[in-house]
Parts: sequence; structure tokens; C-alpha cells
Amino acid sequence: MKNNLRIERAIKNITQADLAELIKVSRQTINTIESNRYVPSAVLALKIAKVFGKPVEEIFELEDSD
Amino acid sequence: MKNNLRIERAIKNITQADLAELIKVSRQTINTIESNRYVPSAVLALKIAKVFGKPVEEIFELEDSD
DNA sequence: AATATATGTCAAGTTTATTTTACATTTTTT
DNA sequence: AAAAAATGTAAAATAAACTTGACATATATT
Repeated sequence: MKNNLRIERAIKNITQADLAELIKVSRQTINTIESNRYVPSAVLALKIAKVFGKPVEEIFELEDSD
Repeated sequence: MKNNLRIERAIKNITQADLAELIKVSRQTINTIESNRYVPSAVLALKIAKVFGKPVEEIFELEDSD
């Protein structure tokens, strides 16, 4: 699964730590999601999408490998 | 997090086992997601939404408790 | 160039998702 | 009413998410 966190953060000009605080997870959780080291739960995905004001599908995209 | 799996399955007229096979998980996984006993991964949520042809947000909804 | 801020990553630990097997109950079909 | 199909659940095992703390590197600020 791909993600656009880096781009969306850049658009909103917020850091990984900022995003982590907004959705109440650790900074490492954001970092590892952003760098594709693990897949977030649907709750986290919904919260992240909400922060960026976009649908989940615009931020997380399935790949053939999924 | 709430979900509309039961309704969406009814609309498409498919069983839990059918849905499970479509997205390659066990039937129990579908059952436990549907009965809110656990939260699926973002990959599963995306796949389920894709099966029903609707955005993730229309199938899984954040609650105040999330 | 020095300092501060942001990011990458690692290891160890806890919690939660997911699988498999199995059985009981409910609902649908005949 | 009987049989078949669908659903609910439970226990045990494994995999994966998430946390905390810590440190190294990279990027931005002064």
C-alpha cells in the first residue's frame, strides 16, 4: 500500500510530530507508516484522512502486491 | 468505529464467506470486523470498500470513542 | 559554523489483528 | 419439519501494529 503522507504534510506544512499529536499516536508510528514499514489500522487511516480533509483512498492506495 | 458491512453485503447479496474469499481473509476475520470485535487494517478496509464500490468513509465511520 | 529542529531507525515490550480449528446457534431452503 | 447454509463465538497460536526510549543523521535556522 502506497501513501501520500509526505506530500500531504508538506501541503499543510506540518511535521511528523505535529501529525502524531493531532491523531494521538507516537511520532514513530507516523514515521513508520510514512516510510511503509507498517500498515496503519483503519481507525488511524480514517483519522489521518480527516486531518488532511481528503478521502482515505486519496491518501492510501492499494498496490498489486496487496 | 462503526461499519455497514451487514447492509453492504445485503445489497450485494453475498455471505460473510463470500466476502472473505473475495479479499482473501478468513471468514472469522469478516465476522469479527462486522461485529465490531476488532478493527481491520487499512489494507483490508480499502479492499472491502473496493468490493462494495464505495469509499472507505461510507463503510467505516469514526465514532467519538475513536 | 554552530544550534536547533526534523527525520530515520533500532530494540524491547505490550497490545491487537488475523488464522486455524471447532462447535453451537440461527436462518434459509427444500 | 428436516436438511442445508449462514452466522456467532471461543481458544490457541502467530503475525503485526503501536509505544517508549534512545541515538544517529539530515535539514533548516541563526
